[in-house]
Amino acid sequence: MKAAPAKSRLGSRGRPEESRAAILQAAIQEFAREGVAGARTDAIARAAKVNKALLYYYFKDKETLYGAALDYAFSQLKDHMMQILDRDLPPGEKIRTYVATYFDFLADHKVNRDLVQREMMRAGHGSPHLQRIAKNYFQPLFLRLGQVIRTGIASGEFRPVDPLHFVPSMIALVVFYFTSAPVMKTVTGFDPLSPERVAERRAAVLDFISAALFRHEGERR
Amino acid sequence: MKAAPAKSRLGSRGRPEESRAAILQAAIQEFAREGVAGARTDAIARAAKVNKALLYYYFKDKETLYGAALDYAFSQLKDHMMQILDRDLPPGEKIRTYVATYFDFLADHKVNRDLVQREMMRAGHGSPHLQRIAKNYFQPLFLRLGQVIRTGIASGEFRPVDPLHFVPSMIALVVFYFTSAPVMKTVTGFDPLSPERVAERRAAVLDFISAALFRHEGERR
DNA sequence: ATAATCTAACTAACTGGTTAATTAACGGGA
DNA sequence: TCCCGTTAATTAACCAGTTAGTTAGATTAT
Repeated sequence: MKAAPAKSRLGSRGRPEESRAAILQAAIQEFAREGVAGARTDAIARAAKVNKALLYYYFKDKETLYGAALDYAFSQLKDHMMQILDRDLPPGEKIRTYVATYFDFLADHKVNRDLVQREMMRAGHGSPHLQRIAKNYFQPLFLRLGQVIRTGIASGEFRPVDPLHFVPSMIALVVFYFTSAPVMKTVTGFDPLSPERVAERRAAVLDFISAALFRHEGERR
Repeated sequence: MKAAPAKSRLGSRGRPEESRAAILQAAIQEFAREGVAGARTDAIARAAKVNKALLYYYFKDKETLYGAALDYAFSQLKDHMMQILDRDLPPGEKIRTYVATYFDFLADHKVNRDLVQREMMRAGHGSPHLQRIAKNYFQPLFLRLGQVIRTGIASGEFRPVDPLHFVPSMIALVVFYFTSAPVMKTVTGFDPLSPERVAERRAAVLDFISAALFRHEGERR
């Protein structure tokens, strides 16, 4: 039995949705590994098992294809994290769960984190996707996180930190470990990405953030 | 009066040391801005006001020139930070001074931080410079920082953190703010790199790290 | 037939790297 | 002091390979 043609209303050889998806996935891999400048359209076509001209049939040019790859990666991340923010949890638990979930997501999605990291660097030198990415994906998460923190401060659970700095700090602690893993491997000799080390790091990050966020006994309010 | 030929023992047109240095500086800028793959040797030559062939006279190829740029940037950073570690200060003060100095260095050296950040990303996909960079620049700093933290823990000044995770966490907090600045600018509307915001961040980082590092009253030892 | 999907082959521009020649300072011999 | 060979420093012009993007047509379900 062959795959049902679904409702693809078209008349031609292959399955167009599949071709498009294959190109997009191949592009994500290539862009994550090589960066925009280093990525080769031929390599993407080969990986997608498709003629190179088909990239330009579905996507205007390399930059547009890169933009589509970014949208895929960022929306995947945003959807995943929004789920946590929508839960009904007290501020402290919500922040801890958010951080833990974010950490696990990055640990499991190397390609995604590489792509995001690369785009962050490119943003500094005028990426044409910065505006869209920031507004559609980062801002919603950022605003929600800020609210959670303010609530926690108001209730006295948190120290009076500035969300504008605390949120990037949380993200920094989670993200940077993976970014620096190759260097750390050479420096320390251990593999920072082994399951044991990752679990260790997860705990360390949660400890670090908790120590900096929660109010301690005897501290002035 | 023309510039003294110094002791340049050579017989030719220009000043060779100057040409080499101009190439290296131009290369640093270009590599920081565009990455290795995106950097153009023609652009480097133009910026250095030198014929492109001269790049290959002084440096074997693009990759070697990139390696020289890395060595320049990393050793500058290392020398700067080692000064702090060599000071005679109690652990708590030393860590705070280290973080503050590191922060100020990155704030003042955009090119340096871009280059370092880019190489960290590349390290994950087999940079031929990773070994040298890690051993020569990161490892010495990392080991020294670890010692300081262990001393602080032993004296009871610090919480019993794991230096293997605490050091990367400190670095993360300092570095990530600059990496994420362009995105944050779009998200928040403010310019995170304005002097006021940078000063604010500096304080927030020190607060965050202090809260996570120092022992609090009534905490179990 | 028609229109959507797909491809082989091509091109124009670019890119890292090379070559052969040119220039200028130095040292030494007459 | 003047001439000249040597050698380091520098460049104009070039080349071969690569790259993003195009074109003209083929294939096939409806």
